[in-house]
Amino acid sequence: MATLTTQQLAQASGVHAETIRYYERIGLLPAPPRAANGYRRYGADAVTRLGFIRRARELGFAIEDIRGLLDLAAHPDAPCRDADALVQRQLEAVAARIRDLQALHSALQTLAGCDSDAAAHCRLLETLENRACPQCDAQHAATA
Amino acid sequence: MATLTTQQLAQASGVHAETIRYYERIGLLPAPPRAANGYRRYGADAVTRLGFIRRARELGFAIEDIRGLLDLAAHPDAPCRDADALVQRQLEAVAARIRDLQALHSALQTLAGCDSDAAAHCRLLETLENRACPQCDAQHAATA
DNA sequence: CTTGACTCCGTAGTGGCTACAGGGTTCAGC
DNA sequence: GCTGAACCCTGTAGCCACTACGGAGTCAAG
Repeated sequence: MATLTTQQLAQASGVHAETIRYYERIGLLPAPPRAANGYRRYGADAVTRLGFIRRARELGFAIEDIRGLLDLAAHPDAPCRDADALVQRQLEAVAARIRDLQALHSALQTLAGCDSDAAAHCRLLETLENRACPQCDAQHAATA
Repeated sequence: MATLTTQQLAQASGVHAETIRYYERIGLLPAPPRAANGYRRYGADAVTRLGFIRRARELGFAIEDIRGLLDLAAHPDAPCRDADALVQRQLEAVAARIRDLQALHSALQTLAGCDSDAAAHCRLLETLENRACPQCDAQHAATA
């Protein structure tokens, strides 16, 4: 039967070889048997499991969450309530992060496009220094 | 003249005391004079500088960026081109992050609200296992 | 005199990798 | 048989921006 080296598994799964070893170290991927020379020899199940992990990471799940999901996936008869709860929590976390970043984006937009000659009248620096500067505001309004 | 302890500076600036010591260690905040007992004694300028740093962090700027911004703020006659370039880069980075998260959010939404009795028919696990499962899809469509 | 809240310093931990350093193995070509 | 490239191994340190801890000194109130 065909076995894969770490590098081949990396190519087949889309996960870097060093990351594969890292996953083994933290117990996310079981240690495979070794060849006589000490090289790891992976079977097809490793490709499957690593693909699972990669997709879960792409969905933003934490390593610890993924441990739970792998457990769940190993018990096809268990209710998927836990998995769904994880999805809900993840959705809420992502939504919150998006809201934060959108607020950040608006704040940055009010500071962008400043081409003042002097840093003293720069909108960004005004803001960071918490300065009220009517002269600067007027100038910005005029040039806008 | 009034001086502040680390804790008092923390309260005045909204930055944790341990973070203040961290900023001193990495050279972002200058080391203040010490009292006879070895305690740090901050003046009002530290409140200003730390406020600047805090606001810049809230805008998502990296520590290294903030070093540059502090330099810039110390030279009021320098053109603010560099600051504006930093804002533009930051805006683009935030926008990209938002786009990524929105894609993630959509992906998660198609997986949410699964209340299957068996993990084998859970939409999340199907996706993670990269399984095509017409039976599951039909069931989900029917219960949706 | 004790209690509890502060201060100090240095180090280690967080998450999820990534990048070495310093060695061994394999294989193709000469 | 030799060389060199490309792989493999282990273990450790680095990334970011903190945060938490251990162990010790200091200080004001009761």
